[in-house]
Amino acid sequence: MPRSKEQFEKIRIRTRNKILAKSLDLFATKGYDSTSASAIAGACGLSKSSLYHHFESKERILITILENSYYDWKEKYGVADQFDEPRQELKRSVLASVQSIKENPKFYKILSELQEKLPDTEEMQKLIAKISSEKMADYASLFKKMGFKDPLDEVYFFGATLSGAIRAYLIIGENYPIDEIVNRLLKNYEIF
Amino acid sequence: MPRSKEQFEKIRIRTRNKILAKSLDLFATKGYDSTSASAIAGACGLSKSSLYHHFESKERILITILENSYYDWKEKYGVADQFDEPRQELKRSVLASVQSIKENPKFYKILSELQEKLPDTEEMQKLIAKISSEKMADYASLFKKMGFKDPLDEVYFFGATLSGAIRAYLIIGENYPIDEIVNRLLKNYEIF
Amino acid sequence: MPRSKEQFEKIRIRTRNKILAKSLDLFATKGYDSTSASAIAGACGLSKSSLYHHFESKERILITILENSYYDWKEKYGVADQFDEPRQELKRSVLASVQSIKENPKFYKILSELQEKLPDTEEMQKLIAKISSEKMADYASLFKKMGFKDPLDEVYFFGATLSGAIRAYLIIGENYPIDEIVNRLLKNYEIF
Amino acid sequence: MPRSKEQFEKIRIRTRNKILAKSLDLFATKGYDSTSASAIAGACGLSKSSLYHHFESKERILITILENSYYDWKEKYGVADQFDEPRQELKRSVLASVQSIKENPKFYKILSELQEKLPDTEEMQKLIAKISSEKMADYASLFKKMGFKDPLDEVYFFGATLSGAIRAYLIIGENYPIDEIVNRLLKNYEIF
DNA sequence: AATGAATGAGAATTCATTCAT
DNA sequence: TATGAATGAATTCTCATTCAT
Repeated sequence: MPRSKEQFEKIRIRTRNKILAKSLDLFATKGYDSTSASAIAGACGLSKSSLYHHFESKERILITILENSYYDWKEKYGVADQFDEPRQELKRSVLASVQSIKENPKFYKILSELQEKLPDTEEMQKLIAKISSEKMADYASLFKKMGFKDPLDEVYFFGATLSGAIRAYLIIGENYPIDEIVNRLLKNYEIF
Repeated sequence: MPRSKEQFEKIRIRTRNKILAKSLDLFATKGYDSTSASAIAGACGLSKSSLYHHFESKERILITILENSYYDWKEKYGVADQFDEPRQELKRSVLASVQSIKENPKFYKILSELQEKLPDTEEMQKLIAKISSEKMADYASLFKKMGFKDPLDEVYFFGATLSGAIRAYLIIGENYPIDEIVNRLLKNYEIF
Repeated sequence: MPRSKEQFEKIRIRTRNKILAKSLDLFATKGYDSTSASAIAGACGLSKSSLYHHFESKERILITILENSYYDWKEKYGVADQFDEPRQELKRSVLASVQSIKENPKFYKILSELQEKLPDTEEMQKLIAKISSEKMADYASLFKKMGFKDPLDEVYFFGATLSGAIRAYLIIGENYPIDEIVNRLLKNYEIF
Repeated sequence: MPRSKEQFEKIRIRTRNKILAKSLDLFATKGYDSTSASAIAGACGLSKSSLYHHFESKERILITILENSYYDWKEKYGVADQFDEPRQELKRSVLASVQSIKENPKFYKILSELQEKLPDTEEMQKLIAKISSEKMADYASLFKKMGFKDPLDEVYFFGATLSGAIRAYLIIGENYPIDEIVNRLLKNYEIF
């Protein structure tokens, strides 16, 4: 145990983060399946074997990205446990989601890709399902508090527009008027 | 046997169609990238080299599928050149789209996959862009005829909901209440 | 279907046989685990991918070698179903075994290696067990016919000497006096 | 703390012994080639680099195991320099060998594996040859003293049975009646 | 029209080992 | 003494594709 235990930790974390960041880039751009371990290593200036020194598998890199991003998101933008007015909380949560997507579109691109293909492992399947469903459940509880008789129906409609807008934004980019669309959606619920 | 030429042609077309059909299945289920030429050949009861006898590349199979499906769809369900009432034409076109998706979800799954990743070749890129944008242009002209000042804005909103619902249907399947959502969307435009 | 169906078959068989022969050499010399698919391909003047065109896996090559050799051996040297005198049949079978080992020591080297390590797959396990046990059962039935009260005990003793001699021959080679040892072993049972 | 030097030495030796013991286990169970340096380090609760701190290579670990076990064996069970009666000494030595195998089958499994494949280095080759031949020479001198005209022939026959029985014991395990076979072998030389 | 043979490039991953601290 | 970081070379095997017949 040399003096540099902390130094090691620093190096390790820096390399790990680099791998995660470059993988995020590559996965978002070329897709997870089409990104090779070689490409990730190359982008990080590492050898393939060094990559495997930090992550046991390509899938583990992906899972780590998903988990990190998910927990980040939840902490920053998730539906609060306590809130005064469901309409205002819905607004806050939706705007926060949009904000999150603008800040981290790559994560959502990856998520989008994964939702469409059948996952390689059960662990992935569960993780995707968890991330995908949680938001819907949150929205459903808000619509219930807003007094809708069929909150789930409402979530379906609301969710269709929201997710359609998000997907378009992810594909088209900055030129897509996501803010206007979201505002108009909220206006339909008399949220201004 | 002077008619053997025609028979050859028949066989040729039959084989081609088999390849296209099986590829559609496989691309939709496992994704384009994850479907190997071997798998397609196997599914068709052909050798790999026979496959390449009919199509110069895997990508050419994909492009053919996209083009065929697109022209089929346009013929059957596209916005008509001549119509009486834009509201009724919008309804007809939207319901036709939904119908088309229900009839051929595989094609839309593939399209969805392709929209999200950057295409391998320019030809693919253009084709995807064309298919993706054309419908929007059709809808825009309808909204214009319906008297909207900003028909493009309207298309964005309308399109967000519609495409969000379609995507959910493609992922979730029969249990997703796509008809209800579409009806509600039309109702918002006073289309019943 | 060109004229050359038979030619194809010829080429195919020749290549397969080359692969099997070279693999036999390499497995016997360096051991199965330590022989790489690359090495086999190289020895055959083939690319790695061509190797996999002929055999689905390295293990399949091994299994094919074992099965071929085993059936060859059984046909040529196995204990006959019909025989006059068990002592003479024992002699015939043992000398045939020795002959077989002299003719095909490589196969026995591989078998020897495999008997000592835990097999990778169940298929291998069963195959090894089958080849290993069959001869012992044959000998047991002969000793029974020779009037031994405890034929299995006799097989154990007889088999220890025989297999010890065989193993020494496989390791040491031509200089090992296997014939003398086998003759002496038979003499102990009054077989001349 | 002037005695820390000795303590270091103690730790060093303890770690070395742990490495040797765990390696013995792994080599015997999975084979030398199939045991990775990683696996050894893991089994010892050490890092891979610590492993290489104690042994310059995987092969050095193997060689050390072989040498240690060999010298242990020789000291405890080898043919004595001085003895009264060759028959009794043969009996003592053989029974001791069997005892040794029962006590340390792992070492003999490794030895058996190594005898069958061509060694990676000359050092290994010589070591294996030495261990393998020395016992034979010892037995030869005993048979000579017992008055056999061709003691080497006798060793060949005697050795075939003994080594055949040992190998069967190593493969089959406790259920193999090695004691009975050895007793019967000795009885053939009128040793009771 | 059809196909078996063949391949170079590349996939994910593991290996034994070195080095700086 | 111990170890985390790093790596080049190797592993088995798959890929899309070409070619001769």
